[in-house]
Amino acid sequence: MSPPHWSPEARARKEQERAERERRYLELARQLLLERGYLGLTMDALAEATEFSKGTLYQHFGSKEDLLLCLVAGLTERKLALFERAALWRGPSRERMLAIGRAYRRFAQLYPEDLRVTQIALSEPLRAKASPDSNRRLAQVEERCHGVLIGIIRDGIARGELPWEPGRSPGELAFNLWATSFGHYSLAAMDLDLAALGVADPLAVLERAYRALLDGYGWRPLTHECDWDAIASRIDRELFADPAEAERARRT
Amino acid sequence: MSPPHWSPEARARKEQERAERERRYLELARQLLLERGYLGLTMDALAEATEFSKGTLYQHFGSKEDLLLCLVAGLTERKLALFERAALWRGPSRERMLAIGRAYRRFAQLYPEDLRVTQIALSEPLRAKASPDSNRRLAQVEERCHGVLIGIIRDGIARGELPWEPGRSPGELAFNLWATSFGHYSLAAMDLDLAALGVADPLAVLERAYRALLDGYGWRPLTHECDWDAIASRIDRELFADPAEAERARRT
DNA sequence: ACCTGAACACCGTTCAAGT
DNA sequence: ACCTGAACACCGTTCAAGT
Repeated sequence: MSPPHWSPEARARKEQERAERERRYLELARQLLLERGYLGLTMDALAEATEFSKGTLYQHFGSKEDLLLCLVAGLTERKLALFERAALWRGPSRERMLAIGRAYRRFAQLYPEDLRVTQIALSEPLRAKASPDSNRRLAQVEERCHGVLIGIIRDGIARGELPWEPGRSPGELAFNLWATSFGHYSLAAMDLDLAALGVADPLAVLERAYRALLDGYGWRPLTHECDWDAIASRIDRELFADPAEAERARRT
Repeated sequence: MSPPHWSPEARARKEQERAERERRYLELARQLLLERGYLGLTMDALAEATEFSKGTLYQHFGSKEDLLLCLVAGLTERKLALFERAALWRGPSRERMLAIGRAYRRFAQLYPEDLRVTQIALSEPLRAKASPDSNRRLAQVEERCHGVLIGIIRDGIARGELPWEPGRSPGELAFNLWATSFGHYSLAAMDLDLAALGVADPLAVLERAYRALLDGYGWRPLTHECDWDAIASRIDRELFADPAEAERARRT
């Protein structure tokens, strides 16, 4: 806490410095993770990379696990931002859901290695060691992402494009889509010999999983009823053609 | 190595003792894992649980990670055995694939906490620390499981029950089924608030994911064309009604 | 009030000494 | 030849001392 006699300005500046330092820690942690892998990220190395000591690091994050969950929560917020942008897409509900799929793909392109970090951070041993607060914060962001999907599913039901038995929760379809994506990226991250498994292009295979799943739910128009590849390209062009983001993707 | 002047009998006995001890280590490791969680499993605790010292433990497993991968490889072999039994089911190809789904569910019932262990063992940091040999052994068992699915998919294509474009690999559908299962069990294992996500009964939701996915691929008969619940019950009854296994499920 | 880094704790791993 | 357990190494975490 700042001393009570400090001016509001001084306190605000201190607060800003602190926030700035926290951003720096997270940025450096991400770099270390990418460069040296999970085992190469040590609190010593991270402290050394800044000009501050280990003690200071622990004033920001209660533990290494908290740091990681915090990092992932930040990434998930960026994913949420992409989802929310995608949800603005105007068109049939299934097109809107496709836009979410493209947003996820875009996320994977912008932060290729970070999906890996996310898989690690979501693993049980890590979450067990992180504080309840960190867990809750991450869960909340994930829930908001989930909420975006549910909104689109409800839209589909309301428009009569997605047949739905009254008693069922739209959350189940959102969950199925999530599980499908998560499963694919998890398996992809553990470098199995995908070619040996008969999977030449994992992203294309995931795409077909989405389509089959939604077709199976009867979400019109079905795959064979229109040219989804063309629509996907249109979405990519119109929704995510942000030069600033393309630039960032190249930089990192 | 045993001394060269030992009789073959003595050497065989030694070998058997060694194998027995290894089984014991793995069994105890599994128990510790279930009782105390991932963090509660330490090499000290494991050595103490047997009558042997830590040094001896390291003659069996090169590292803690190797031990875990070895444990999971064993579990996966049991899964494979269930898959192979399920693949013997006589009937339309989609029924045979359903039998695999039931086998997986049975696996989850028999070894409820072990799926959790598997998720952990398959995570990247762990595999990175384990030896190439351990990784390869696990990958091979997983590939054989995958192979069982591919066999049934080929059967479906050959019988004309599953429409398939010539150029595509059957592995993609097997992979999609795997990813779906893996994603579901991973998300379920990280105790999110599933109810808040609108998922009351995760197993039922996974079941609908399977059905929608296979319907989407056009695998006949489709969900609405026959009573799959009834067939599932018949499979469970006829294929897995092994009293010995039911007993084991109760014991553990 | 804030920061430092030496010291501590924990746990995976090794290896000289014992039988 | 085999097993032991004290010693080591590494790394996350804390806290008394400095400014």
